[in-house]
Amino acid sequence: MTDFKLIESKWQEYWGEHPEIYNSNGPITNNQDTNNKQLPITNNQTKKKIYVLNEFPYPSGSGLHVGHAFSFVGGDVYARFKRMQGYNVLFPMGWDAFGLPTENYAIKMKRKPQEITRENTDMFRKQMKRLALSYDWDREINTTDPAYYKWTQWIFIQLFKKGLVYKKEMPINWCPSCKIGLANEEVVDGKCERCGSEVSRRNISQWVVKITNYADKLIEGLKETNFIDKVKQSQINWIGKSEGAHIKFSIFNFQFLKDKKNYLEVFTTRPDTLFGVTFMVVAPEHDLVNQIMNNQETNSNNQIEEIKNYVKKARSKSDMERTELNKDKTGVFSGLYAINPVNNKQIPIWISDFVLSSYGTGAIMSVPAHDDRDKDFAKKFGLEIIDVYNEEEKKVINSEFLNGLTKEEAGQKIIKWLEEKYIGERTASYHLRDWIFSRQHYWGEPIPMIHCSKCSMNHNFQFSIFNFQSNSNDKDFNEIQDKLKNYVKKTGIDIRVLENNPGWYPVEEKQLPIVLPEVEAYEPTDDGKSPLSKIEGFIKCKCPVCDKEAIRETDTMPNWAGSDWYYLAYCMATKVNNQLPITKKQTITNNQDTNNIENKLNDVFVDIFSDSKKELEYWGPVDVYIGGDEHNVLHLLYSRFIYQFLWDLGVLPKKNKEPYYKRISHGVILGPDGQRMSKSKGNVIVPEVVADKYGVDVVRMYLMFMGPFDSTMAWNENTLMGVKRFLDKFIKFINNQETNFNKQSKINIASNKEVKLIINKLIKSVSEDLENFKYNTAIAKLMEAINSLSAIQSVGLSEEDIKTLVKLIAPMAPYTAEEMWSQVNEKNGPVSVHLSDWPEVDKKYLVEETVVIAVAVDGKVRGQLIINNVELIISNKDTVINKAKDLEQIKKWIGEGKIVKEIYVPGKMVNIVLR
RNA sequence: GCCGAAGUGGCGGAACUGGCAGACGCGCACGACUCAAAAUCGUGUGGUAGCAAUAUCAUGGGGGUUCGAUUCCCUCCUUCGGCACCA
Repeated sequence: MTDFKLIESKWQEYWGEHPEIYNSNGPITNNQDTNNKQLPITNNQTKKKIYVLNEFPYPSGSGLHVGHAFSFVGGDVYARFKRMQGYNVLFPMGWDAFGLPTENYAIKMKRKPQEITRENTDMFRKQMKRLALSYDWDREINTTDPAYYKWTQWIFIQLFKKGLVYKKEMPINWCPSCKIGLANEEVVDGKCERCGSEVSRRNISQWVVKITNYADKLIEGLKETNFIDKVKQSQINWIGKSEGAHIKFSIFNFQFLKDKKNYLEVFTTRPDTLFGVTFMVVAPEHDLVNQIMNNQETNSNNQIEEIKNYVKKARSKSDMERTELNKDKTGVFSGLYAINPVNNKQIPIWISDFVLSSYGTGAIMSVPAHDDRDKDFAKKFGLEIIDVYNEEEKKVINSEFLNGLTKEEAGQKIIKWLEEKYIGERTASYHLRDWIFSRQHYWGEPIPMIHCSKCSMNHNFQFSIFNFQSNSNDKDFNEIQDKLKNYVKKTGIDIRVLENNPGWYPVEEKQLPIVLPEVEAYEPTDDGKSPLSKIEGFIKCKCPVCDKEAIRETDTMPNWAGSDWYYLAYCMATKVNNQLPITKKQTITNNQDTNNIENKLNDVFVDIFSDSKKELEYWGPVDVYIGGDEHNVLHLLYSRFIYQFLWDLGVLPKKNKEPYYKRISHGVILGPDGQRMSKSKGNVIVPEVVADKYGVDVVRMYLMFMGPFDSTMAWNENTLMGVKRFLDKFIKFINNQETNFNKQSKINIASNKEVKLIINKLIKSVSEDLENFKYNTAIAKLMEAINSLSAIQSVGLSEEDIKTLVKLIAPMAPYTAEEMWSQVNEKNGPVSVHLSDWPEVDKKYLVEETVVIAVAVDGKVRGQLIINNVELIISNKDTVINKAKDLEQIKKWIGEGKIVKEIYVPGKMVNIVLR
């Protein structure tokens, strides 16, 4: 048997020396980058581009797993196929390297995350090269590289400047044992993912991104894409747009309120049921509740106490607790009454935690007759229920001027009525929440913000600037006012953005990146702050406005941040990576002497977005984006949002409004036991180990043969052996052909018609299958073809046909194909099979000489008609049918029956209908 | 509860816009090679009846459209994935 290890190392070395095999050149051809002169450099400007993207991995310490291998090989096969078809293919790879596992490992081993990341990425890269993944390594990027996250930070600043980021005190999931705030995805069943302790709630000041501003655009933009319905639908569901109305209800006894706000606004999707409102409910977090609790006059002391107790209890409940007990409604009467604008009825306002503060206005109008939750609540507390809709007749009832209308008509009419009176308006509400962007961890991009307590204290001064009042004699005030005015003028930041975040200013863009400093320990602090808060050298800085001492934000960004724009970074990778020479990158973390770094950075500072428009325009959008189902909602939505934002900012080419055109989700590979692979179950398959045993090509082909690319499949070594047998058979078959061909003094044999038919059918079907990511059937057809060709005891195959077979298998089995190519291709053609042209179908050989037509009587196949005259098949319906009727078997079935109908599907079948 | 995907031999799975269901692979059985085993090669392989030709039943259940349905429509069941007190 052939020694696959020898072959693999031989070609790995060769490919390493010939990056032109997989390099993708942008609109500007980089001839000087190519050190090999034998090979022709194609003119990429005339080539059509295609951008194939695999989600970049998190380089964990355990290396490349089968899931990675599966999805990456899937992308690689497509990229190789497209390259051979003559496309200029961009197929890049990089590292989404910020994240908790590395941080935890660093804590445990007392090592630097930077170092661990370098080791892990080196390991991943090596494993990927072995798997023959044809990435353009010149474009490799790493989200933890300061040169990279400089731009992640830059994007954050742009969001801030546009008012799309704000600082907000909000409850987060808190693990009392790890003493750390957890992201939602780190909470599993209400427990901390790491230590398993019960998660509680804690208020922490967080940066929040207003993704909700883009809710409509994110729905709208899907039209520009070719995602499968499943993905589009889950994005739409996640955004969760509901159309309805805001309605203001006057508060009857509002004079008891401290702030004397005299109305309560609700959101409803059923304004048509307004006459059925019998009570209102506000969330415990609603502003109105605070006002009631601060006011002794509203109720008796007992009532106030009751309200306070209820609210306190509700606010301390975690989300889990609140939703888990959803059957049993709780609540307390607020002491206030509202007035229904349609009939001036006085209705009680209740407080209950079944109303969410984060949705709509945090308050609802309750129509117990037509909403299950309202009904539960009304029954429990003995509240009135008024029917306003007749289900059978589908008509509105008991609603004065709406009576007799349908839901929809009534909705239209009442909204118009409300709008005319300025007490309501048509609006929409979304399930999508603003995006909490702060993490109290070390291993993430530092958020490039500065807080000045001096300016913060002078918040009111800022406010007076907005009002253009300057009536103070305070020296400090006047000074800061002038500085702020200058600052606003210089940066173009809207004063209102600064007002919403008192004392917070973005780092000057020139000073980016804010590099993660090295710390002694990576454990979070007792108060839940990032370990960065302990580094004095990092925190201390100057206020960009008043120049006094200020402090840096010590929170870092979430994992999503780096992956929001990486598909853009690949297009301009050389520019991104070149900003910091590698040597500087390595030393940069050793101290926080930012001035020094700044100077170096300024030398290489280029505005990459504007400087790279050509590249972005040439490569964008991603034509095929391959990733896991688990990212079909969040990652896809977040990165689409950032793309749309950058597009609105004008830094992206106008032509593409969406980052990704097509989304393919890859399947999941289960262990041999049909269970999800996990160390604890001991069912983990390591691709490298399997490759050591059978060779990389066997692993690649097996992975592609297991089943449809997007389905869940269990690992099965027996099936893998089948693939191995096929590959051996394939090699043997080609080698035999070659020997024939050599024996006959290299005379080019012509393949016979039968062979030509098989080969050309194969080209057609393999091309179609690869195009549609139907790798399992593509391989099946190769198997079938080799089986049929082996069965033909003919003279042999022509050189061209042998080459065709090798080319067809090349995307899937690159080593084997390259080895065979080197043997077959002694005389002419490209040095590498991967630089050869994908074979074309020769239609003249596709015509079958004999055609078998099924003959059915009454829809049941009773016989077969073999036709040799091809002309006959297409042109002559009657002749074919008559021949069919002449068949002995068919005559038998027709018998005395009367023929009612005769159907002929050209080349396929005849159906004779009796009765 | 809502949204989505999927149900085909012993198993993984094929079947283009409705046109011979089960391609390809695994497994199994028998045979060849072998002292023997493994590996390899060959033949067969949906169920039932039959020595056989052949017949008949079969794509989760039921119904419908059609000359003809794995494919289209309705309905029910099951499994998996996501969301979930969203007004």
